[in-house]
Amino acid sequence: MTTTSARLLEHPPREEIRLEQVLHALADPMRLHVVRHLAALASGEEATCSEIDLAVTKSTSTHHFRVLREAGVIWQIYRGTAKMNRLRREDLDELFPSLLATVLDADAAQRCRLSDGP
Amino acid sequence: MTTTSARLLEHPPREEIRLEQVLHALADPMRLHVVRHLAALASGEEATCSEIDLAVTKSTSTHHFRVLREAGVIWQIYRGTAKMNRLRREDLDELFPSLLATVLDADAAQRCRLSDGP
DNA sequence: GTCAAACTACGACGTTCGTCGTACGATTAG
DNA sequence: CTAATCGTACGACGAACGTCGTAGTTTGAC
Repeated sequence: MTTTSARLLEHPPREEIRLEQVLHALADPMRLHVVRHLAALASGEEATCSEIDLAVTKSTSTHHFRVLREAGVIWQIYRGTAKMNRLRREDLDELFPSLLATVLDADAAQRCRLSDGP
Repeated sequence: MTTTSARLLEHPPREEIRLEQVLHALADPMRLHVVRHLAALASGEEATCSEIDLAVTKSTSTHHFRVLREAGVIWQIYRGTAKMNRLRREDLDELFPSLLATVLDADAAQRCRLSDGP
């Protein structure tokens, strides 16, 4: 079956997204890794939880995805046995213009700096 | 005496400032309040700890200022019995261009949104 | 039906966080 | 000197965090 399935996940509506929570969600290397991965996808593309390789157990991974979802950073839906993830780019850009891009740039700059340097 | 006094405070050098720590430092309402206050000062101006009114005890206030300093967000020096605070604007802008401004804008937008709304 | 894959729920664990209060140190004003 | 001001150090506390492991549930394939 080409299921357009079922189980629901709670997402904060746009107007309930809070800057502090977003910053907190982004202030963790694991979660920043996820966001970086999702940001690299073409607009509208999705990734499963498991294809984003975090070096932790699945329970921990689930936990981090939930933090991102509850902060309003990502959107998650079930698709068969998999759970698909997308950035909530438009909501974030509307609320906090260029915040996401700036943080991702900062992250890229830092990674570059740390790997180039000694 | 017009003392140019004494006690030293540890600050991370620019190249040791980490994005995750900066985001974590900014992901707290109290600390965001401090940063907002300092950002409103003219460049080079300073504020004491006590003139930035946090609704917490002095120990807690000290704690938050230290988190900001150790993350590399602010610069602190003793001046007599007072401790002066400045944003490390140049260091942050050099490492993470426009991050600070974007976060402050996001904060302003959110405050505006939340006070206008119901 | 059975089985495997993908993710969750729940409880545990040690750590960090935000807060407080009390006691203390440094500096300046008299 | 004394006193007042400003901030610190330390210990406490409950809450939240990041991690794990085990025992599930839901789905799709056979």
